[in-house]
Amino acid sequence: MGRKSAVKPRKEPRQERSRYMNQTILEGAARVLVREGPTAFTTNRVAEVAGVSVGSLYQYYPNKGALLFRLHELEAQDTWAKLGAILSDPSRTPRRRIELAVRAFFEAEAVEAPLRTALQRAQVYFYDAPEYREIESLAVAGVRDFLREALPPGTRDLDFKARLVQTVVSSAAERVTSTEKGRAELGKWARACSRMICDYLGISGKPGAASGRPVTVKGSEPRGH
Amino acid sequence: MGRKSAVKPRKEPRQERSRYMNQTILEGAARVLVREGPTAFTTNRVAEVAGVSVGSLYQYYPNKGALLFRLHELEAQDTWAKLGAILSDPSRTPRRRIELAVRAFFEAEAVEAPLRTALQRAQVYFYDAPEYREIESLAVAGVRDFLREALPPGTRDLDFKARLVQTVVSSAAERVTSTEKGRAELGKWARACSRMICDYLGISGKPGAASGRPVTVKGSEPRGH
Amino acid sequence: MGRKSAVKPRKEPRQERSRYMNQTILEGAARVLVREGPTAFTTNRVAEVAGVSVGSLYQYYPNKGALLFRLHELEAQDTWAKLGAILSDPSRTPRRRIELAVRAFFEAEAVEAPLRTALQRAQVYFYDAPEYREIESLAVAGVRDFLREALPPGTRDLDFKARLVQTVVSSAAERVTSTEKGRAELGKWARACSRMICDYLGISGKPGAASGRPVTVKGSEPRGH
Amino acid sequence: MGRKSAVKPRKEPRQERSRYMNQTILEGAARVLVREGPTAFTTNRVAEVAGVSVGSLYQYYPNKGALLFRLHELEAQDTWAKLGAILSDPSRTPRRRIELAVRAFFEAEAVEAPLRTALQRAQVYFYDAPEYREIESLAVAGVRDFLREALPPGTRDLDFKARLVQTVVSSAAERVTSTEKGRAELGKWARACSRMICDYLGISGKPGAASGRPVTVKGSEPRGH
DNA sequence: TATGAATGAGCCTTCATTCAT
DNA sequence: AATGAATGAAGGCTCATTCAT
Repeated sequence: MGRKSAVKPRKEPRQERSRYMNQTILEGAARVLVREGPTAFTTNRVAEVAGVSVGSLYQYYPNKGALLFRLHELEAQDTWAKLGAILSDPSRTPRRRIELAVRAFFEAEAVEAPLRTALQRAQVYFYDAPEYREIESLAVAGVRDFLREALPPGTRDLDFKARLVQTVVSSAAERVTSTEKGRAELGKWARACSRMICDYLGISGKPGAASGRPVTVKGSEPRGH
Repeated sequence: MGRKSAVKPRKEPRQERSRYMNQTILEGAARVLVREGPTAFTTNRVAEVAGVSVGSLYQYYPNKGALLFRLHELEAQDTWAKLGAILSDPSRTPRRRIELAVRAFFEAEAVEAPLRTALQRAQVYFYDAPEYREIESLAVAGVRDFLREALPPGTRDLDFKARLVQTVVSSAAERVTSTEKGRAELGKWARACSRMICDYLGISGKPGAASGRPVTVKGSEPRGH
Repeated sequence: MGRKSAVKPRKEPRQERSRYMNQTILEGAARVLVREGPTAFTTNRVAEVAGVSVGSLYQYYPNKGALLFRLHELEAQDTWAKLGAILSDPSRTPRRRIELAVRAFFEAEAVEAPLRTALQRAQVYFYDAPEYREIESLAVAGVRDFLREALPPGTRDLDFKARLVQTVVSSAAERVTSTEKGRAELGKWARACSRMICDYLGISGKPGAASGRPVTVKGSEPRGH
Repeated sequence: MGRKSAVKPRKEPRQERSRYMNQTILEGAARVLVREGPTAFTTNRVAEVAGVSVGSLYQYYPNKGALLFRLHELEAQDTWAKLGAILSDPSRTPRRRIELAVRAFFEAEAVEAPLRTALQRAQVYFYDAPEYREIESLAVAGVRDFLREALPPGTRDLDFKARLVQTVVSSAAERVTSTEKGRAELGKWARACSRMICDYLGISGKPGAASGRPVTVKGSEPRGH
């Protein structure tokens, strides 16, 4: 790979036809990746499965990595959009929001598990694109926004905590879904994770602990950092 | 990928010369992987850097994937050996052991961060070898043994908990080290993680909580699973 | 060898450009085989001599063996087409037809002797493809059709005889042409062979001896040789 | 192959140990060739199967081709020795001798069919060694000696006839045994061949036709050549 | 714009042969 | 003489990418 590969799509597909073609390619790509694995993921094969010519594929993506990255990006965006909505929903207690968000995350991962797993294995092709890191940043930012609201004002290390949470949840989910299958098992993991996180953040589940101003149990507040 | 690639080394290096050659190859491999990245990791390049002929490389490893896997295996074994020692050291409180172990894990990862990261990206070549999963199992088993001793007898879901802990620590460490550099930062992560885990497991840090028979604070026992 | 090598061409060259490219490759292949021998017959060399890229070669033939086999197939088809025409020509006496056919066979072999010989030596690459045997079967079938007509109705063992004749002629021709050069010498062999075969089959040259009841034009009867 | 490969064994094994080692290698070679095919026939593999080191193999044979050739040579010598004995046995009628010899030839081929076939396919490695042709010459010489005795004195073209006979029988046998399996089938081929040859040579089967001075039926003497 | 044939650098792997022990 | 680890040239084949149509 190296530095040569810009990972950005070549054209923002605005035209009707373009959008359709782009969609077709993406679907072919996902199909190949999931059904035939990362090693079968060749641009020629993708084009073939998508029913499109290789040339067209290269009209939309400058290289193999860009296509792979786009797949990854879509997955991530999809997931974090859902989480963002949950996390910023003022009608629920922060703890509840975390529970739901974590659960949603695990489920999102699970639903697309094969694609995610394959994508993960195919990292080599887009890992060092700067855009790759960007996505994670956005996710962390979302979590931080939530924490700012959910934790007592003046809480230290918001940034660090956000990163920790994001890391723990996403990496755990990633690993679990690539192994476990059972729906029940998944719930178990989600519950354990959210409890772990809430405990760590000192976000209690007490009913009275209204959103926005959560009451933290005395002494349970993270001393750490 | 497919089934063709047996990942087992070709000769168990017992003879003096063999051991040496094997070592040389491994070092060359690590050097290439770290310095030139996964895409430059070709068997010919490895041989060249190791100062050995490709033929020799293939005398020791049946294919590229096997070599990569061996690198991974060594890293893992190394790490889990250290952890095992720490976790089963009866002279310390369980909580302390966890703190030390997590810390050690993060440091082990950090020390070899470039290698680990590169190895992670090169997964494609050995991900579906059965041996790959085996390593993780051993790690989980180690944690379980520890938990059996550290948690009150009769604790439920030992297995699940072991897996959770192993997953959280290793995946977090993996991610962090591939990003952060600072030693201080690392400590912060390690501390946060071990606290999270101890809280989750209900392993208090109270002085009176003697090793072997840890006293769990009433009510702090995990309700979840 | 093993089972991995399908020997079938990859694309039936129907398009104009395709036909041309295919032709080019075949010519390059024949040239290399004849001029540089079986051991120099590498796909890269063939491509180079053909003035084409290796990639293109593999677009038309799935592997080296397939290319070699195609060369063999073309030779065989060519030869047996000629023989078929001769053998089924009702305007001649069966004996005459045999004489002509055998002669034609020897000549066909001789004309392409270097290619045939080289091809024979390169057998390893396609010997166990089922298609290889098929060709021979077709040849035998042709001979059998002829015998059915030429021999008295009810003759036993038509099949066996056909095979014997096919074997004797083709293997003799194969051997001789890889050794002898002289045109005269060749005629001698052809004549001896056809006499041998006719005697064996009991196909006399006498006008009246109408097996099959072919009417031979007076004076056209082969006296000897 | 090319010119570099002398095909002669390196040492005439006179010493006791040498003979044994040589034998071992040869057996290993034959075993590999038959059981694993020409493509698995590598010097390393042969040595391994023979339970000998590659180095030793190269002590006895200068290269792979030489080993293969030796295998071929032994087969040929074995066969022609038998045939020589039969053909020069004065106690039988020439015709009978031919019948027996042809039969013996087919059987010799059949017994070792897998080896012969494999050897044939592995021709590439020794085909252009001058020694290869020599063997055939000896065989032809044997036949010629027989014909000199069996045919009326002064018969023309003894040489040509000998070559024809040798070619027809050996190439037919070669082909047949690589296809047919049945013992009965074999006899059929042998009989057909010997009849064909005797007819061609004008060697009748009449009892009175004593060995040494066989009486050929008038007019049956080959006119052609 | 779409197509897909053509390209060719380069990768993995093999295997005949050598040579230090 | 025997050994077998080491060698490295070379081969088959793939696949990302281009470009003429």
